[in-house]
Amino acid sequence: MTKPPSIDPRRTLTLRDVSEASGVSEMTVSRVLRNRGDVSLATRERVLEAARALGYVPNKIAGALASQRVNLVGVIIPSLSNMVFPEVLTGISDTLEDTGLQPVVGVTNYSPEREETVIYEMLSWRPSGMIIAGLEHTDASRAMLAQAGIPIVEVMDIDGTPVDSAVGISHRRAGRQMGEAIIAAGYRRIAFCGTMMPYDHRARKRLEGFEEALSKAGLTLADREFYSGGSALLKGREMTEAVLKRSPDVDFLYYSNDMIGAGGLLYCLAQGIDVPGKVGLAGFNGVELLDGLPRKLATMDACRLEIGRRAAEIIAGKHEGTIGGEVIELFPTLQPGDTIRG
Amino acid sequence: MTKPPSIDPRRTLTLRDVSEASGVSEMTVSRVLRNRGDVSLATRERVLEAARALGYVPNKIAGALASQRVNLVGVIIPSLSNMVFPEVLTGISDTLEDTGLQPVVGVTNYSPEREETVIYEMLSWRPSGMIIAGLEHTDASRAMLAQAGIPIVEVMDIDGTPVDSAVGISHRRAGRQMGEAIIAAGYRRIAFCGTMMPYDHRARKRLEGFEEALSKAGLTLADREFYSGGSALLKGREMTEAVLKRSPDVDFLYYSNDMIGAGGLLYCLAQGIDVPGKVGLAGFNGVELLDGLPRKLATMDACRLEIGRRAAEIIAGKHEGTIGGEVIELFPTLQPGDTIRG
DNA sequence: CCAAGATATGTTACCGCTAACAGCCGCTGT
DNA sequence: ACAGCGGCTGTTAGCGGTAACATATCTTGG
Repeated sequence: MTKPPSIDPRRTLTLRDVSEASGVSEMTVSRVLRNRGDVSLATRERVLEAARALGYVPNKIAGALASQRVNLVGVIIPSLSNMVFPEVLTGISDTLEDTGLQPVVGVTNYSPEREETVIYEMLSWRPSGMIIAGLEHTDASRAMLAQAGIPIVEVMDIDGTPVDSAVGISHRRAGRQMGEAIIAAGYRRIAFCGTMMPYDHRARKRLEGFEEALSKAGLTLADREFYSGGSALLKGREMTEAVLKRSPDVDFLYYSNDMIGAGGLLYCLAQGIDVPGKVGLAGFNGVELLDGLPRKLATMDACRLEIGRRAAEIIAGKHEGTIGGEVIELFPTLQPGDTIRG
Repeated sequence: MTKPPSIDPRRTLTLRDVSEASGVSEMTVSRVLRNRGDVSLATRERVLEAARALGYVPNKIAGALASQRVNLVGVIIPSLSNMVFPEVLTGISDTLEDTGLQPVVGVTNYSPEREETVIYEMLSWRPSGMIIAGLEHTDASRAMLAQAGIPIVEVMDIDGTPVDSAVGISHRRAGRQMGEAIIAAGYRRIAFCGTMMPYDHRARKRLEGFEEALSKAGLTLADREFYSGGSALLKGREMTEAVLKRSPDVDFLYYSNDMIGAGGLLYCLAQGIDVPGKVGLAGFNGVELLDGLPRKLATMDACRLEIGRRAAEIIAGKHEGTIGGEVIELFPTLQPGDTIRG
């Protein structure tokens, strides 16, 4: 690794190299490359030409340090395999596209400790803002976020107290609404199936709201089944089978998400169970996948794209009027599909 | 923005603040925080205490610039909604976990121009390495990667010439193998369904290999159907319906991925078509989703996790012996499932 | 024709941290 | 007693850019 800096042809290039190659100062090169300040057309072209010829790639590390500006937005989500989060990400990317800001993703695997680490790592890059899923974090996490001095947007959920801003839906209300719709449709022996329940706070809140609705109608959950890990579709099948075997009189299954709901639906169809006549089904999220199923599962759209967009707008400062600390509630719509009897 | 640096309580903290709070030099604080060099236990504790009390978060921008070391690995993939890529990512993250390296993801949406931009942006952060899906890039992209002076690993595919290293499978061979298996099973009127075909080079290569196998057996594709966008499951249904209506004598459908294959399978089952008796089906990837389907779709595992792992190992320098430029070929296994007649 | 502004470029001083080296202390062996 | 060494801490000089200001050079109007 002995490299005499003036000879090594593979040394990484700096502004100085471009500056020498084009016969202007480093500052002028910097200006050209950032389109900032006045530079004559002739110079600009000469510099660009030199930069291209050399294959110069600016060093953002140095640039960020000098300018005290980092065009990154940290985005922290629990998982990439849930479909839901990539969609929020899409909303974020789309909106950030024309702001010069770039999202950087961190994944926590639903672990609060892991989340704490990821937040710390992200903050150490001094991003311009942070978007983070959920309202539940360790005290240390909340403290770090609060101290960071940048806009923080907690997304997906608004049932709780955000550190700064929040964009999402009320999952408790969503659960309640679904519960009410199911009861109104005449179902009475209602069961719940969920995955990741200990850590998926939003699924937990939906269940809470759901049970509220039941209890207001004088009902309680007829059965429940939880599981974590594995293929969601398969788990949905298995949980459904388990519940229906154990409690044959169950007439409705509410799932914590569409994927396991789809598994349940496929199971019921394969068993020749009358859906929604004998058993009704509902999931949550409104994932695209459902469009391809033989029958449309009842679900509620979680406004994922919109959540991503709004969050990104807050970070990008498109709400200049406000001081921060705003809470934007979105309202999901119930899509009855073909699995709740009309 | 007039901030007298010594008064503003919300100014972001620096090493100096911790240094003053603990009564040692900045250098010593730096050493403590990085666990580098000898520091007495007493000092270490005092510093850590001060850092924690203040809520100090190191500035990696400055650290990276000073040390000329960036613990980031750029990972560039076409899409997050394909399932396949998140899994590669998982393999990468798992392996990188204990190396102090951190993956940073960029998404290209299958656009070569977008890819070029993403590569440029990533390189400007001077990462320690890059992992990038596919072997097909613009000339400018290849040049940038080659010049970067860091390990580059192109993943998923090995049918082509990598810039540096590559880890993947031969999609051409995979397609050929599947074709041979299908012919061996006695199918003769074989059709192909694909999405994203213009830009998914790997799907294209599989089709090429597939057609090779057919032509070696004196056959040609009986029909083909392409589509982009929308719900893959639904598209699978629709394409299958289109093909079977247009070419009722088709006895096998080869799909460019499992998701549309699953859609096709659900369609056939719903139509009461005898699978695999009248029509055989096969997809590609071996996605977890398939486990939950009523019947197991024939597929080939694309070794995604393993690809991620191996790529990360190369970047992490676990193959110290080599000079770089290694090509690791993995071999997918054909999983006949229940949709090819035995 | 010259002051005053506009335009184009250069100079200086950092940004917050770390590599490299320098210093200091106390202990060891002889 | 003292050279020699290892453990611990401090000092200095950047890393590669950019903000802010300084310095030409060119216009332009009165």
